[in-house]
Amino acid sequence: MEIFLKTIGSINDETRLKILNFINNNDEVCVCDIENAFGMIQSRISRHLKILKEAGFLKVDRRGRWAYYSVRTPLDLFRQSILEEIKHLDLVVPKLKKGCHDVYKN
Amino acid sequence: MEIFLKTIGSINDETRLKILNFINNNDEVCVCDIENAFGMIQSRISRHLKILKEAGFLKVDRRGRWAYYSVRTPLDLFRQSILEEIKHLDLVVPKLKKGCHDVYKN
DNA sequence: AGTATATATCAATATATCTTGATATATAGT
DNA sequence: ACTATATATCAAGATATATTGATATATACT
Repeated sequence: MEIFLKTIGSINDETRLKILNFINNNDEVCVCDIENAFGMIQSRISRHLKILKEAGFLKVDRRGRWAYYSVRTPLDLFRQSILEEIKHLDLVVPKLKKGCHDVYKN
Repeated sequence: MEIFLKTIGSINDETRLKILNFINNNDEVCVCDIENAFGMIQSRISRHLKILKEAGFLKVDRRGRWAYYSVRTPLDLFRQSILEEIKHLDLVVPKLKKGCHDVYKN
């Protein structure tokens, strides 16, 4: 129950829906990628990422000073259906700008 | 988008999850059935029902002075998967008490 | 060790949502 | 017409969530 409400609460915010789609579109991104693409301050992005991670949608991989976020795999059917639904929403999701200085990027 | 957030927002509340399960369990109920079963004041129930209706989960059928709520049919796949998920949550949903005086009940 | 960069967390404020009690509306029975 | 019952809506206060700016932590480079 608690995890269900956490999951639902995490997608009850337009910014987080866009972040989810952005990560879905770009496989793996670091926080500064999102910061750059969205033009939002870092603390805001960081907080949203934490919420999405704790809701079971994202995983983090820390390499060097960077934290790389991607969609968690395997993902249960319910979260998959949510991601699918979100993908087809009419959301304005920015393009990835290669503005970060990270060295581990593929 | 707007309707998506309305849908998600509608299930982001434990009381509404219980109400959804309650209606699912009992096919068609009037507001006072929910009021009786849940022991909550009428205005609260009424407001939650409105939110669930506007989110596309419920329909109302007015017969006499009573408003009968039931799950809307046909229901799209996304809302179906949500109802299915909610059904399996560990929620304490009260039993229907035949306390209403309605005459149209089946 | 000292500095710079990336990310996370905290405290304060702003905004949205929930609950309650009061009131409005609508139907039915007398 | 009057009264009772069922439901909906509104306004006020309570609670939760989002945003911002400041600070903390951790890694890397010199």
